[in-house]
Parts: sequence; C-alpha cells; structure tokens
Amino acid sequence: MVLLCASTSPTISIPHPLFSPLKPPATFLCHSSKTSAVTASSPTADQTPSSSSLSDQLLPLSLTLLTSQPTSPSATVAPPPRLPAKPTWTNPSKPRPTVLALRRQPRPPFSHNPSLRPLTALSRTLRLSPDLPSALSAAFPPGHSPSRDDALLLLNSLRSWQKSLQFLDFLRSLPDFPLDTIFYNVVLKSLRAGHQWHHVERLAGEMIDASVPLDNITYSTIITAAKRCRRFDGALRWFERMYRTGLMPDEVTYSAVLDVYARLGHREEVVTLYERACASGWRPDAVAFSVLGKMFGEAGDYDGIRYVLKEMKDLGVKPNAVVYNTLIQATGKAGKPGLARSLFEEMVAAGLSPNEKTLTSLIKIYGKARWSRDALELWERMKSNRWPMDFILYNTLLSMCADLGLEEEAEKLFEDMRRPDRYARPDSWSYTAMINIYGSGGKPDRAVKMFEEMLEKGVELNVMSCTCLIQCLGKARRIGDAVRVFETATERGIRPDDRLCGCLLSVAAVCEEGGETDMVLGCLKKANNRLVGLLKMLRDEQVGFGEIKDEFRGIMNEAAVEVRRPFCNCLIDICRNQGHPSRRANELLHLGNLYGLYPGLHARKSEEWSLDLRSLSVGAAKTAFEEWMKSLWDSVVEEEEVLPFSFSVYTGSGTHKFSQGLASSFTSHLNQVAAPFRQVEEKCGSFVASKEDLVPWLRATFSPAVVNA
DNA sequence: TTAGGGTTAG
Repeated sequence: MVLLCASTSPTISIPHPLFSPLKPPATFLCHSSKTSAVTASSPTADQTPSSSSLSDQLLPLSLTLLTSQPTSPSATVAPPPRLPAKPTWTNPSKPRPTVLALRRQPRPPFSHNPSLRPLTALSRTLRLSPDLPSALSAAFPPGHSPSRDDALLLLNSLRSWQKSLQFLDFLRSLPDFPLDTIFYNVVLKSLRAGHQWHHVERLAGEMIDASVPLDNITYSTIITAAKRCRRFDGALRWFERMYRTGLMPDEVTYSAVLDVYARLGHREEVVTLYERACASGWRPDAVAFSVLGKMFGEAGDYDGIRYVLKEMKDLGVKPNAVVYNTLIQATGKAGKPGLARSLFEEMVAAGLSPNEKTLTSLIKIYGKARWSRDALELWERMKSNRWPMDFILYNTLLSMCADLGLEEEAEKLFEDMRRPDRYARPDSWSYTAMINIYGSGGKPDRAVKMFEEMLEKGVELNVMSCTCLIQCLGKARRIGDAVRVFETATERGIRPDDRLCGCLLSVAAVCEEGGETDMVLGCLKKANNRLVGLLKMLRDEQVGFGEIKDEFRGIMNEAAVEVRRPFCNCLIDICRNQGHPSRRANELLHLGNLYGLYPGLHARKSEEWSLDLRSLSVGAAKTAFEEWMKSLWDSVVEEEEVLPFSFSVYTGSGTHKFSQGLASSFTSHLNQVAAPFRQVEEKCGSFVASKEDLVPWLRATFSPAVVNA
C-alpha cells in the first residue's frame, strides 16, 4: 500500500467531481503549454526546480519522512482517494505519515515593557525620521544599546520596509546584541507588507548563513510574502525546504500553502494535501475551510462547495463570518444565488452580523442574477438594520442598479454619496456605474453629463467609464462624440484594454461605410493595430481562409478570455454590415465554433433540434441561422438523417442589457427571408417551426433550380 | 495594533 498517493496522472479515472480533470486553460486556442501561473524563480542557495506536480513537490517529503515506504516514481500511483470518506490506512503496522505538526508553534506571552511611554515618543521620532541610521546613533550612543524588548518594540513600529532593514543593520552593528529569529520574522513581515520578495529571500538566506533557526512563523511569513508577490514557485520552494530540513509545518503554515496551491488552480493537490493532513489527525479550522471554499468558488465547482459545507458539519466546525463571506461569494461564482441567499440567512440566524464584504458579495450576486426583489429587500434590510456600508458597497449597489436598470434608485444612492457628510464620495467606479445606467437606458446626454462632471470634479478617469460611454454613444450613432471621448481618454493617459477594443469594434459595426468607419478604426489602430490588420484582411478578396485563421487565432490568444466571443461577434457584424466578401461572416463563425467561442449553439433531441443564439450578436445570429438552414437542407437532400418533428431557435427575451434587440432583429430577419418560424406566444425570444412547414421552405430556398435562377 | 494563515466592486 502506497501512502503517498499524490500522483496527478491524467490516465487515472477519478470518480468524484473534486478530482475531475481541470478545466481547459485560458489559452486554449494555443497549442503551447503556457498554462502555468508559476513565475520564474529567483536564485537562492537552496533552490530546487519549481514544478506544478505535487509528486515532484513532495518527493523530498517522501524521501525524508516516508523512508519505510516505496519511493520509486512508478510506485507512487495509487488508487484514487474517494471523497468524502477519509482515507483509511490499511497497514496498521506502519505508522501514519505525518504531514503537519498537530500543535501550533507556541508563542511566549508579550512581555510588558515598563518604559513604554518614553519608548512611544522614540518610536514616533524614528518613524518620522528621514535619516534613520543617524537618529538611531543619536538615540543609542556607544555603550547605550537598547534592550532586546525595546529593540523589538521599536522595530515593530517603523512601518516601512526600508527602515526595518536599516534597523536590522543597526542591531547587527551592536556588540553582542542577541539577534534571534523573532527579529528576522518582524523584518520579514515588514518586507512582505512592502511586496519586497527579493529582500525576503535574501534575508532568509542570511538567516540560513548566520545559523539563525527558521521556525514556522518564519516560513509562514515567507510563504505569504511570496503569495502576495505572486511568486507561487517561491512559496512552494520554501515549503518544501521545511520538510527537507526536518521542520514540520503547523496548521498555520500548512493552510498558507493550501492557499498557494488553490491560487495556482491545483485543486487536486489541495484536496490531497487536505486529506493527508486530516489523516495525520488534523482537525481543520475555519481558515482552512475558507481556503477550500474560495478555491471551489473560483472554479465554479458547486459540488466542491457542498463538500466543504458537509465537512464542516461533520467535523462540527462552526463557520465564522469570514467563512460565510467566502462561501457566499463562492456560491455566487458557482452560479448558485439561491444557496448564497440561504447561507446568508443562516449566517444572520446564527447571530453573526453581516459586514460590508458580506453585503457586497450578496448584492453583486443578486444583481448578476437579476433578482430585483431580493436585491431591493436586502437593501431595505441594510438600511433598517443599519448594517455597515462603505464606498465599495455603495459602488456595488450602483452596479447592481445598472444590472437591473434601476435608474431612480441609482440616482438616489448617487445623491446620497454626494452629501457633504458622507465619507463615501463618488469615485471613478461610481461615475462608471452611472454612465452605465444611462448608457443601457438609452440616455446618452445624461451619460455624457456624468462623464463631464467626472472630468470637472477631478475624479480620476478610468478605462471602464470611457468604454461604457463610447458604447452608449455608439449605440446612439453619435460616432464623432464617441471618437472624441476616446481621444480625451488617451490624452489623459488611459491605456485602452481589450474591453475597450471590443467596444470600438462594436461601434465600427454600426458605422456608415467610409468616413465614420475610418475614424473609429483610427482609434482602434492606437489600441490594437492587429485587429485593424485583420479587418483589412477580411475586406481583401484575395486573402485566403488559412491566413485569416492564423491571424484570428493569434489575436484571440492575445486577448482576454472574456472578450474573445464579443470580438468574434463584432467582426462578423462588421463583415455583414460593411460589404466585405460575403463568405467572411461564415468563415468567422466557423472559426468561433472551432475555437469553442459558441458552446451549446446547437442541440439535438430526438423530437426537436434547436439553435441557441443567446450569446450571439445580430449579425452572428443571422449567419448562424443561415448556416443551420443550409445544413438542414443538406440533411434533407442526403436523407442520411431523420429530421425531428420540430425545430426551435432561442434569442433570449432581451431583458439583459447586452442582448437587447436580438429578438426583434431576428423577428424581422425571419420575416425578410419568409422562414416559417413563429414566435412562441408564452415564451418571448423563442421561435419554432414544424418539419412540415420547414422542409418546403428549405426546398424553395436552397434547391438547385432556385439557387441557379 | 505589536513575530505567522482565510473574506468586498466592472
């Protein structure tokens, strides 16, 4: 029996959803293996190669701690663990491998310093001093070294990593000063606050060189510093070093590392580590469950969240406010607003007060789910219970109003923020939300007014407010104004991002051919010249599909995942609206499908085939419909497939601000081509046709006699 | 906030 069952071999079939294969990486269009978030490691004395595989990471553990166990790589493949049952150790003659110390590192009680008052004055002087080394020399002339406790207290109060390092140098210069682990730990913490990963590693190396022991507090500080600097490779390297040097992590260090793996998206490793710690006798605490809950939320893994809830219940761990906040947010990310709501009610019923973070998460969830009633009820409760509000919560409420189209409520909130006694003054997020509200409500004048007010009041401009306003002006066909907003933004140092590029593409799609389009493409050229290049290729009859495909893939790989489909939609719209070669729209739709931008477009049940157009733009929807009809005609001609009794098309009802108009545009398209689809009366945005009606229409539309005529 | 881990906005 192999106890180190850490293999992540993809060939093992794993029954529980927690162990399902990881989702495809964000760079799925690319054939390279650039999927790891692990950054390059910096050189240290005890560097080991960073790896994303747990078996590699823990190999030293298996060598140092599990010497009685087989350690050859081939022997590390074990039957997959099953959840939620705890691993059972089938060989009682062998001791359980221990992966963490069950007792936390003890901390001596803080020793109260009798000379606190004069020290407070000195710590203030040192904190404010522009020249710390001189100030220290003045305060502690030769022969008057600070006591250990005084030095520790002063070091703790400096609030600047540079000064912490200088203070450490000063202590080092004193004869016989007992510079122990604690001093280094305090400086490491200060370096962590300053995001100084390089100095953290350097200082830890100095501890090793000077034979100052590294303890659990040292390691947990180093590991969280690495995390804060997004140097996950470094975090794992130092964690591994603990085992190699014979120091057992305690639960604080261990849960810090669980979070590192979680942030890397290595969920299987997290679960394995979690289970192994439990098997060592660990009773996980709220922090560990918070890490697990957040991880499953990020992955949209509802089963994982339920697993966390069940584990807590089984182990009798009561969630605290942080755990509730994490789980509420996680359920939102997993697309389960109902569970978020019940967790919130459970939290309140348990006597825990929701804080700003709880309410921010919940309001955001209700807004995204378009649960107006719940959102408004919660808002009322917030007011009547005087639950705490901060500017993030205000802004989230405003964004929720934008999602739900609650213009009046948003205006009230915004006015409330402008009251002079409010500390939550409107900032760029608040203005963006208001521009968004007016933009999606078709009120470009008001949106422009908000933007101008933002500029007048010196509120820092951000890319999102410009994007929302340009979008709104584009929809209103005020192309010149949209271009001016873009120019103002870039003049003020706004760097266009992918969303803004997508927005410019959508504006280009509604432009008149010629001057208007050229103006918008002039903006786009400054933001993403490659997109303008692709548009030129699409326009050029001579450019072949292979070239288009290569460039399309290159652009999509460079683009953020969430803009890829909008990019493709807009490109199709431009091709259709601007007189590009007629095959281009179909080519782009084909590429979009090829690269998985339109999952679930087609569905087939025995009695009905359907086309779900809800994530498509108007042009892309028409293209997809045409393609579908052609493919159905092929089926009729080839008689290879038995057609179902009915066919349906979904456009969505247009309640979402981004899908507005698809249902009505599609209706007119159906009328134009006289297709026999009828809108389902009780279901807005749903169209059906029977086989009886559709086949004659297909014949009339696509049969060679008609096409050649 | 006194040497260590987990939670808020397009």
